[in-house]
Amino acid sequence: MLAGLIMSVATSTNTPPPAISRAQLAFQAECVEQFAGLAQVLGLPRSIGQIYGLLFASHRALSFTDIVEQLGISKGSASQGSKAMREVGAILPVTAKSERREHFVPETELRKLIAGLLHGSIKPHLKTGARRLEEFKVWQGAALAAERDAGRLLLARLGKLQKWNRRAGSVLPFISKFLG
Amino acid sequence: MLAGLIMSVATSTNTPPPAISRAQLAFQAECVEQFAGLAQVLGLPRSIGQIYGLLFASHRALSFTDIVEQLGISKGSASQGSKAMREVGAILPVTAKSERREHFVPETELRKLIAGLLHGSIKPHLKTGARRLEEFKVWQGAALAAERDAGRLLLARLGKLQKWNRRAGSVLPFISKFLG
DNA sequence: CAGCTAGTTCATTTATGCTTGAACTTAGAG
DNA sequence: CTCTAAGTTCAAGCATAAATGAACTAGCTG
Repeated sequence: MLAGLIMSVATSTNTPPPAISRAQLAFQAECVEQFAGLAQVLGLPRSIGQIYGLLFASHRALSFTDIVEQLGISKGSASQGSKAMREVGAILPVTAKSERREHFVPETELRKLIAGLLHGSIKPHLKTGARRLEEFKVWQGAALAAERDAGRLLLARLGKLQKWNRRAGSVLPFISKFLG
Repeated sequence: MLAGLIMSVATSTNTPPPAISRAQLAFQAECVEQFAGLAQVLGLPRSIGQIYGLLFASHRALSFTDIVEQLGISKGSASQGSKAMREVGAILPVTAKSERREHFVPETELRKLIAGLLHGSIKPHLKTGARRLEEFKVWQGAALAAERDAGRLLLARLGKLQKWNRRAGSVLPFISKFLG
């Protein structure tokens, strides 16, 4: 990984060598690795963590090509990874004045990062789940309610599930406020 | 999946047939499926979601054998899945008076569930990350500080990362309070 | 103690989904 | 208009990790 970083500096094509210090390279390597690991813990593609880590440890915005070269990953991974992160607002495109290529900077506000993640992956799942629970309640709710003890308990569980779903929406802004 | 549930009821061995109503079976199937999907979104083994879903949709505590039979999963999956959930407190063993086998009920307090998850998977990662960042700062911090603009920015980023790590600990009880 | 039953461990198989690479699209520059 | 560079899409390969099943351990029961 560190090798990849060093090589890429030497072999970068048309851009002038950015003359990155040893300490900066070390920081990049450290961030790339840590965010890659964190991504895996969260069940996200490792490459997404790498890209975010690289941007996080860079003092300037990086282009698509920079990312591919410095991480040594394929264009495909870089494209789909940066697309996913753009969609949830984890990285931000900045339109450089003189450059024509798009460049990216990381979103470094934690609350926005978390909000984006929840909104992008978990919320959709909860939403379809909530709909199905509602349908179930309509068709089977009466049958459950008619049964003694056992049915009652399960009906309560169903209610709890729906409460969780409802609250999930309100947890998000709440976390935001705390972390802001 | 539903087939599995029905079959298992028919073929269960020594326990008396529990006489579960159609509505209850439907609720089980629904919960098993939804929690399985949720588990996958969260990057957890699907079987863990299934087990939790089954327990969540059952009015009585279930034994290891019940789980294996009703879900139609292997003993291996059931063993490692229930072990993992016991460790983070997502399911609770109850010692039935007359039965000698251990039985399980689901933890249905959302805050405890979330707390357990964070404590079990994310916190350890953050902890080692924090340690490595501290080491990095000791060795390379001065070098970064010596550099103009770029170095300063990166130093600020490192500080931010450490702040995130510190706050991660305090987010947890905060969520707990809100959801409790 | 012998025979069962419950549950665990671990090597192997299987499957999910990430990564790659090539073909394709788009957009400047000459 | 053509040529080149930038970036996207997608099918196929590959790696990781989950599921399986068999061998094993522990603990009751008769």
